[in-house]
Amino acid sequence: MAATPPPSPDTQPPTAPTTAELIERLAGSFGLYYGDFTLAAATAGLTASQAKALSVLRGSPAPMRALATTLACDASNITGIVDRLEKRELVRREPGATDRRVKNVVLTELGEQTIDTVRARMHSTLSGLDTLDDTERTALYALLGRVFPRGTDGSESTR
Amino acid sequence: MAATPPPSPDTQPPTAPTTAELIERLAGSFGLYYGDFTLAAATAGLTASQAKALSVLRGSPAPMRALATTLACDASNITGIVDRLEKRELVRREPGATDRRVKNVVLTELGEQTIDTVRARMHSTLSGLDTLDDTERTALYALLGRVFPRGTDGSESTR
DNA sequence: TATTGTTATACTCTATAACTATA
DNA sequence: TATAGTTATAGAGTATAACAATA
Repeated sequence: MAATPPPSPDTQPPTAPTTAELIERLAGSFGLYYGDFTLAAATAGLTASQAKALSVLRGSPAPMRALATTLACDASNITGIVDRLEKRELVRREPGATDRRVKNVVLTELGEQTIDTVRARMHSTLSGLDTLDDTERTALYALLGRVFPRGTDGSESTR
Repeated sequence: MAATPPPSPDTQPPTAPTTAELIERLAGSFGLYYGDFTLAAATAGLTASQAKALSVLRGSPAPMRALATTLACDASNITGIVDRLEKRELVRREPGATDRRVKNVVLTELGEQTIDTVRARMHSTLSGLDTLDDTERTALYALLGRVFPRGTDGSESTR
């Protein structure tokens, strides 16, 4: 596909899109993003959930509980997800410093390399972002913030 | 484009966001969207996949095969998904007109009502969209088209 | 031969409930 | 009592492989 000459092969309404049209486009975009992410993860032998977990941990280690909150799933699921990641040496369970009930999940070297690979692939897949100028970047960033006025980083997404 | 006073509680970089920051925001937004959609579907007693299938069929009936392509999953999965929807009277399997191997999946009245309920809920959840003016709507629509220059409606997203 | 839909199988994700060991 | 993590369980999604009916 070309860089992005004829701007877009998209169905661009002659007038401003309606809310319904915007929702449809959001749904389509999200479907594509999810497919891209799933594929990028699969390339590294990971499921989407596993890649998401590693991505969260890339920021900093976290207790099982916090991981469940961030991933917006029940705590019981984390056990299995971390089990599988640990079996592959991508993460380690470390004892909590003060509270002995807590187990901190930490990325291993391999885990860091692996998630970085996934991110790199996403970066190249979303190459369209590199064609945006500063004004467009700022606009997209702000508009998404308007439409999803929550953590955006996933923090409060847990519902 | 300062049409965005300080209403947003967002972390807005003083300069244009980098590609990495944009990807992070996209990931966060998509996570929120997915959570919203899953919740909206659950309210109607549906899983996200089931709701997505109904949403596709809301446009028009489709053969099992086409449904698999649109939902970007293996054909064998559709059997189970449609089985469960059919058991709840949300869809019907109708024999293909010409090719007797084909089975067209059609929404029932109840199926239409159900998916419309989910859509209505999404519409109210994404109320932020209603606060966008025409310029912003057009910009968001076009920018997403730039970043996800494919079907956007899911058509080519498959694979 | 190729395609449509199905079945069988296996794995992962998901939530619920009950359990343990801490606090 | 309350919390962190685990286990057991069940349902759903997913892919692979093999199959019957049809093209």
